[in-house]
Amino acid sequence: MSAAPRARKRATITDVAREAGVAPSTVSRAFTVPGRVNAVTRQHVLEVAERLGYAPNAAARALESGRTNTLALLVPDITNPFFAGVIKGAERSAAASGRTLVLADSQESAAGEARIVRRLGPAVDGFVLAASRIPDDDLRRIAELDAVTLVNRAVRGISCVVADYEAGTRQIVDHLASLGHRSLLFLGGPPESWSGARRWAGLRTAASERGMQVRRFGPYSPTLGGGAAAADAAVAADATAVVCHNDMLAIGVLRRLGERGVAVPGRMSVIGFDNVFGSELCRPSLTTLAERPEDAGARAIEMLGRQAYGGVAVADELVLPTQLVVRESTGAAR
Amino acid sequence: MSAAPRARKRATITDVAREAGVAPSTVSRAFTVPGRVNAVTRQHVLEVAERLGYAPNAAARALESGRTNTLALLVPDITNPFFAGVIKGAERSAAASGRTLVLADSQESAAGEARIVRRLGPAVDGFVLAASRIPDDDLRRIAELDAVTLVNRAVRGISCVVADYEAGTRQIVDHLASLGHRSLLFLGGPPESWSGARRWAGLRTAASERGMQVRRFGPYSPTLGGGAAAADAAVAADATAVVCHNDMLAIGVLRRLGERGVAVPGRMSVIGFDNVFGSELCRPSLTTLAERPEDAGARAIEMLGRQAYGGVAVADELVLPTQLVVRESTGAAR
DNA sequence: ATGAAAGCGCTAACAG
DNA sequence: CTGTTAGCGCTTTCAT
Repeated sequence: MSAAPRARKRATITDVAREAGVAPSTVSRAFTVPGRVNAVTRQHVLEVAERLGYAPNAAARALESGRTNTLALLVPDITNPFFAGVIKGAERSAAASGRTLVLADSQESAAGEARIVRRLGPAVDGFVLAASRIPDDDLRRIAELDAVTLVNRAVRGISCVVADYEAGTRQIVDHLASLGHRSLLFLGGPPESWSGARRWAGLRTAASERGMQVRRFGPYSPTLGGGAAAADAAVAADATAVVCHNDMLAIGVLRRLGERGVAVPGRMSVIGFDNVFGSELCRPSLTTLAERPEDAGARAIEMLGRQAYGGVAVADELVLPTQLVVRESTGAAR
Repeated sequence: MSAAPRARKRATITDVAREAGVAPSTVSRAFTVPGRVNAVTRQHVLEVAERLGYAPNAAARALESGRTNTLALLVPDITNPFFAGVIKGAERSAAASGRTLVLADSQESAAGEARIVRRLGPAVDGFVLAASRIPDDDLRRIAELDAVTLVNRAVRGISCVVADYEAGTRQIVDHLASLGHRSLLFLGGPPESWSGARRWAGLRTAASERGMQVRRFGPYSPTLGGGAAAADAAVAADATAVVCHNDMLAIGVLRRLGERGVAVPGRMSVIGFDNVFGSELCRPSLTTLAERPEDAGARAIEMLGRQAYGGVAVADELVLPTQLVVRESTGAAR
């Protein structure tokens, strides 16, 4: 019936010290600098600590050192399987180095993202910002105060992990060209999306090198639901090959095309980006440019850790290879 | 060229106080108990704080109050789309109440889970344990020290959010019976899985009520990869209807069956649990029992918050409805 | 309404 | 090798 159900008091370093008959600092050292304490004493301290169920209080440690041993990961949308992969990689990497990972969803909003960064700033040692929507200048300001690593976004002076869209889009264009396509239509996603811009830029360049026509429609919502409008527009434009901003949109397009009786790839070829779970499940299965979300997440955390803990100040850029996965949704031009 | 790239020093409450010409305690009050400080003073303090980019240091606050305003979510596997939904719901709910969410992946290991709980204990105000693998007794011990809410696991004395497997499995059995099936084969997942046990128990009960035969094979890995062995066993047993531990396994089964030329649902009907993204994409699309992962995550965080902050000590159990989604993978018995 | 001072748990000098 | 002391940023009595 107690009105204050707060957890039972946890054992502190002082409790352990008293119980073990040593000074608190000795307990502290037993945990953090084993070399500077008598082996026997240390053993005894550890046993007492174990018996009392002692675990160091991270907040207190953080207050002293200014380090929380915690890293934050911000994604625009947790639901998107691509970011789920990034999260997994980041979590694994953080856990491997004994760091805690805080996760936040900015809900595709630059303002929300900035708010979260501000709020979490003092509580974490750095941020991995995936597909950040924050403008370049604001990002630089943030990077002055906190360690930051970007994923699929590049800003001069800030570390980042990006997919090799240049090579990837070239692969896409080559693939379509080899199938006899003379033009392609890009169905774009959110205008603020850096990766969307890179994808489009890459396609333009590669296409122009091959004398292929390109057009761009959109923006469409990068979700299953966005596919209907995109597909209708593509049909109206009589496109023979469409490249979609991402797989979710592409799968939505495929679905709409199916409903409308448009043969894929017979009448129209469809390509996506991301190779999410589901792209190999849909019918026809989707040709797509695979990235490495887990790698990206893991490497970003590593780079961030080096910045936050390792004393390395250089802003390096890591380019991750992409891979074209050809499935059923692409075929010879009509 | 500096070897210590540590972030620029952040403004503290003392900085704000000095700059605003008031005492630190006044600044503190301006933020936490607005009523007890002069409106003009408060306004001034807030302006100065804003100008200095001040944000309260969560660690310091936590040290004083014993509360970190942080909640932890543990899942067995981030990659599983079901848990991705739980994560999303939890994140949204935590953010809505101004709480920080820490995410950890226990990698399907009870020991790993326990280790994480121990490590994070002092740093968070409570745990949401999704599909926990930790034994009942250990769970109770943890719940004595920390606020805990379980998802898809029930232990007397601990709050939980569970799916209504009793009704759900009855729906499954009714559906199969209405199609003329006289028996069903359950392809089981991990033996430690509580939800797996509930699913199997529900199927048994419902089937016996309807005079339907049930068998159980397994355990199989609850992943796409686990599907091959499971499918082969089902074929060898000449089953007419199989119910799989979850959708990932079911989709794997579907794929294997497709490779082996076994008609679905002509020769064999297949049912899954979870209704993950992908279950409507595969061919044939999958009949499955839908849960509400996002709801579960969100409600679990709410219940946990009530425990950790609200002074409510009762261990309540929330049962979330399930819904049978009938698609192409089930049909009349041969 | 506001200031001064103590203390949360821990680590890091500094002594001894 | 180990104990003592101070202080991290903040909240919270207790005065004023």
